[in-house]
Amino acid sequence: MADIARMAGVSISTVSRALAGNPLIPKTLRDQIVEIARTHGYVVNQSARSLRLRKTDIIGVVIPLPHQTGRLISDPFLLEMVGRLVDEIARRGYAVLVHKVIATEPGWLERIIQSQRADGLILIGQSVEHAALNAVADTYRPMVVWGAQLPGQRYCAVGGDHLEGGRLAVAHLAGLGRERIAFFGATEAPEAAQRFEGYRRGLAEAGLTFDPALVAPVSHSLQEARDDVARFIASGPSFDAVFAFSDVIALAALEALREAGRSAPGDVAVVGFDDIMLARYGAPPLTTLRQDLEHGAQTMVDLLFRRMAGEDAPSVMAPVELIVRGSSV
Amino acid sequence: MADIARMAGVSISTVSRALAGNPLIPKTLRDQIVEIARTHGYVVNQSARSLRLRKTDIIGVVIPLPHQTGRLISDPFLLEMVGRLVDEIARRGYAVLVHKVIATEPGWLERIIQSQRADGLILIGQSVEHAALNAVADTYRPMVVWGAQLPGQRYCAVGGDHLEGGRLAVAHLAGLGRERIAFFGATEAPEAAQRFEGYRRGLAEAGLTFDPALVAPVSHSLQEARDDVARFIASGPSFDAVFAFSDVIALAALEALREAGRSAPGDVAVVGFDDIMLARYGAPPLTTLRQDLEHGAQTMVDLLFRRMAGEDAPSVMAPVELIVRGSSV
DNA sequence: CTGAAAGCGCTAACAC
DNA sequence: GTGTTAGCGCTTTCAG
Repeated sequence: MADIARMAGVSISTVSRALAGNPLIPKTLRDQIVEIARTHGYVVNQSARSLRLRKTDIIGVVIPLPHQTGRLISDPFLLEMVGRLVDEIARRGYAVLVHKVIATEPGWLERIIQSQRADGLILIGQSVEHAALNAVADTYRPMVVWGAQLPGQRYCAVGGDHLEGGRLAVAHLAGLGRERIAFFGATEAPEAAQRFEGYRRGLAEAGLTFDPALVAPVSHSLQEARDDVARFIASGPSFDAVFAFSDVIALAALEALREAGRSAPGDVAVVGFDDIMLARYGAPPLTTLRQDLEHGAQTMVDLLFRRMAGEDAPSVMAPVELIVRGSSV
Repeated sequence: MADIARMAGVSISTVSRALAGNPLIPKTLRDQIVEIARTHGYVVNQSARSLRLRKTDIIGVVIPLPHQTGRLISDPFLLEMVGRLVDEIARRGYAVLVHKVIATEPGWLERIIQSQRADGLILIGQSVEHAALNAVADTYRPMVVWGAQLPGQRYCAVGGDHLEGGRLAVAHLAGLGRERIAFFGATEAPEAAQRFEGYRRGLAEAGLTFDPALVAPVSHSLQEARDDVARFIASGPSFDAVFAFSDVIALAALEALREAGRSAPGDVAVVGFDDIMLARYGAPPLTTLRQDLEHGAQTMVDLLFRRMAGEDAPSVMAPVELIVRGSSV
C-alpha cells in the first residue's frame, strides 16, 4: 500500500480511504488511485485488514463428523448442503471456510470461535452435546445450527420437522396396508430421536403396535449401512416396510433387499428422508421426506447475518414434504 | 495473550513460545502455560498470527463458474471433488476456503492470490483462459489446477486422460455394433475439446465416419441439458449411441430419451464421463469413464504442498477407466 | 532460558 | 481533504 501511495503521490491513509471508496476523497483522485492499484495488481492484504477491523468477511461452515472416522466427507446430503451454503454465502460477498472436525474431541467449537478466523459460524448437525452448544451460545452469538429444536435450547437452530416427517412416512406406509414397518438408523442424535418419535406416533395413530425387534441401528454410510441391513434381514424378523432415517440408508436398504431376493416395493416398501439428488434417480426412485435445502440454507444464512448484526434471530422449523415415488407404491 | 502472560507470571514472549511448543521453554512451564490457556479458553488469534507469519494455514479451493450464472453449485461432480479435497487438506491440518467465482470477470485470480488469504490454491477446472493461468503461474507457484494438459502449459495441472477416455467410450460403443454415435456437450473448454478429440479418433479407429450433425452442444446443468437433448432428438438425426461429456449430461440424455419413447440401451446406448455417485444408481446404471477423484484430490494436494515447499512439482495425467454398466449393454 | 522491543499491513481517530 | 500516528495481536530477533 505504501508503494501505491508513493506512486499516486499521496499518503497511505489516502490510499486506504480511496480503496475503501470513502467519499471523503474526491471521486477523481479515488478513481486514479484505484486504477494505479489495479494496474499494479495490488489488493489489500486480508490478514492485516482482519486484524485491524476484527472482521474477516468469512463465514465458517463446520462439518462435525461423528466418531473418529478420520475420513471422507462423502455423504451426499452433507455435500448438497455445503453447496447450497456456499452459494448463499457467496451471494453476500463472504467467503466460506470449511472445517471438518471430529466431534468427539472436546473444545473444538471453542477453538474455532476463539481463533477468530470467521465472523460467523454455521454448524451442520448437532452431533455435539446439546449442552455444549447451549454453553457456547450464551457468549457467542453469530452461530446457527442445522438441526432439531430441543427443549431449553438457547442456540439458534434451523431444521426440518423431523417428528412430523416420521409421522407422515408411517401414515403413508400404513395407508398402503403395510403393518410390519421397520425403522432403520441410529436413534441417539436429536434429529434421529425426533424422526424415531414420529415413527412411533405414526404407528400409534395407525393402530399398529410398536415392535422393538423392527428397530435396527444402521450406520449412516452407504457401504456400512448395506451390511447392517443385510445382517438385519438375515436375522429373521418379518417386515413389509421400512422407514429409513436418511435417503442414504434407504438406498442401502434397497440394495440389501435386492441382494436378499426381496422386491421393493412389492415385498418391502421403502421411505427415506432428505430427498437428495440420488433419491430421484434410483431404481426404483425413492419415496422420501423432502427437506428444502435451498430454502434451509437461505434461512440459516439469513438468520446468521441478522445475528451478526446484533439482532436476536429465532430458531426456525421448516416443513417437510412427503414425495411419493416408486419405492413405496 | 497478555492476560495469559500476567496469569502465568511470565512475559508475552514466553507465552507465545510455550503455546508454540518451543523447547526453549522448560517442559513444566510450558505445560503450565498451555493449561492456563486451555482453562481460560484462550486460542491464538489467527489474523494476527497470519499477518506476522505471512502464512494462513488455509488452502483456497476455487470453483470457477462459467458465464454469469450467479447460481448454484449443484453439480455433483464438483461437490464430490470439493468433499475429497476437504478431506485431503484437513488431513494435513489446513482449513479450506471455498471461493465461488464468475470466471468471466477478469482479474479474479490475481485478486484471490493478492489478498493472501490462502497459502496455496487449487482451481477446479480450466474454464479460465489458459493464457491467464500461464501468466499467473510464472510468478505464483503454489497453485494446482484440475484440468487438461495443454501444449506450452506452465502451470501445474492434474486431470484424467480425456482423450483416451473419449477413445475408449467410442471403441466400446462401436464394439457393440453401434454406428451412429452422437457426442453431447460443449467442445470449447480444454477438457471437453480433448474428450471430443478422443471421440473423433475413436470413430476413425472403428472405421466410422464423423458426422457433424451428431454433435450437439448441450448445457452442463441437468435441467437445461435435458431440454437440449430433447430438442436434438426432435430435430431428427438418427443415432443409436451417445457419448456424453459428463455423467450429468448422460443422465439428462437418459431422461430425454425415455420421454421421447426411446429405450436405453435398446434404441440408444449411453456412455458418460466421471463416474459420479449418481451414475451407479440410475435406471439403467450408467456406463462411464471413471476418474478416481480420491486419487485425483490426493495428487493435487500432494503436488500443492510440494510446490508450497518450493519444489517444482510436475503436472500429472491420471488414467481413466471404462466402467461398463446397463446403459450401454 | 527469558524479556523488551520491533514490526507484519492495515484503518481510523485526531490533528492540520 | 489529507497526513501523522497509534495500535490490532502476534512472533522473533536481540540482549541479557
